[in-house]
Amino acid sequence: MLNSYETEDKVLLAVDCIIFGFDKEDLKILLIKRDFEPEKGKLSLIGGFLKKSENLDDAATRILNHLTGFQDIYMEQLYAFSEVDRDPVERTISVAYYALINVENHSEELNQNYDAKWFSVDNAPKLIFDHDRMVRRAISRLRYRTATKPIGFELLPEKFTMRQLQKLYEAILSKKLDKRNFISKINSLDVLVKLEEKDMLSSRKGSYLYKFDQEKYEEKSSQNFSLNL
Amino acid sequence: MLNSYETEDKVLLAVDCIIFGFDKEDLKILLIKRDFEPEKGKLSLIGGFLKKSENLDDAATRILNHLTGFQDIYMEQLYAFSEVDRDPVERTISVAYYALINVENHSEELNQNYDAKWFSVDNAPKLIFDHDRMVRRAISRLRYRTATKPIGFELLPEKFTMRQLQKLYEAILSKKLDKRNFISKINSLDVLVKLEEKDMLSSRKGSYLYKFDQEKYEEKSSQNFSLNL
DNA sequence: TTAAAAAATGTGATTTTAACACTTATTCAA
DNA sequence: TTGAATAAGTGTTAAAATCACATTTTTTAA
Repeated sequence: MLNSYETEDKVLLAVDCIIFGFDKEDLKILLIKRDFEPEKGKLSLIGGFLKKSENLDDAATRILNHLTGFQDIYMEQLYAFSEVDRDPVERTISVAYYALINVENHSEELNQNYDAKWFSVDNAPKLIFDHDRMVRRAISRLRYRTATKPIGFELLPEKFTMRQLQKLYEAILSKKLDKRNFISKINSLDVLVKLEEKDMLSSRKGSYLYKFDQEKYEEKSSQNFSLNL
Repeated sequence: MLNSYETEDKVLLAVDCIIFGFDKEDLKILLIKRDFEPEKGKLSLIGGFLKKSENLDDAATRILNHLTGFQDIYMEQLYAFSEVDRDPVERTISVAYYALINVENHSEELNQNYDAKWFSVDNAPKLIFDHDRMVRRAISRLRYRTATKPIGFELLPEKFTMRQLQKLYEAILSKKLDKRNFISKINSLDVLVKLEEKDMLSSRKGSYLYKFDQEKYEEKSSQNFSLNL
């Protein structure tokens, strides 16, 4: 180990955010059209640079808020991407974060100064630099997370139907799930509250709305439960 | 997003390595006595700084090799630690890596220029900075890895007994496992080859040695299997 | 009134997991 | 040479979890 810090290289540290949303049908990511060179006009994750006065979590929160207006968002550090030539302008290491938000609650507050749009994960366009790799890794982490945390809480509106929850999990896992088995597995987690209220939009019969029980959710969440769908 | 790189802060990017070893009984980590200020004389992970000309994986490999002499080692990026005051000297972000090596094969080649010693994970001493957090996170990742990759390959000598493999998993997971159930679960993975040869050191009767089948190991490894012990 | 659409609901077969104890092979010592 | 000691090796069974699967219900719009 070298014992002098002075002689060491310093680098730019970027933070890029994979922002997942769910619109009752598809899993989406929020992308912006890059408005400066290089790769101006191409699509990219939202990102920014770490300041000396903040840690990475704070930087990710700040960047997300600045470009979208979103606040109080679930974020998790994903991975540090560091290929030497990943950014053609300057040696930059990027620490990727992913965020989970619910599209409906946040679509009005989306900061229109930046040309951000939702894209379906399944047919997302090509992104700049190594951002595609970041997205792929984020999806894979998100799949893993479904088994350890009640992710739906972050991606769904406050009240939702069982079918919506199931569609969310199907979108994340890219596979069809059995309705009855899904319901019983979810119920066995014991984090949902069934409401009296029905959602009449989806069918003639209407379907019961559910919400997460905050307290139970947090309890389960900290215990790192295991959910196999 | 700002469109000029020049005005952004640059930082030192450290790489710290949690080096796991297994000596047939305990899970260990390799620590060094830090030979410069601050915290001189205290124990720390081995570490170094990223150079502009290399990516993080390469830096981790270089640092591991430089301080220990080890080569061809399994390493995996863990997490970026970035608290503003984590290093009192200079704003430094550290990307932690963990490595798996087998103590026997590598104990002679251990570079004696650096005062590196093995410590049992269970009663490890207090480390400098946030290195304890790093170790805790590494253990947790390692536990998760046992369910997705045949980790033993990296930590055990070429030939080993079933009991040694079981002890390794017990050490990683911090729990006793049932002998018979363990064997049948491991066998169902179909990555081991039973040899004619016996290890006569551990008992009067002697126990059969096994080795990993490299080809099957790699096949399984890429498929991300699931092993519940 | 009835046709249509999605919601709600339970069971049984199969697979996986978990708990459990005795016999075998060998060496060392009496 | 005999037997005491040591760890290795080996199957079964009960319980739990998982998976596959089809019919009835409720409502509205035609």
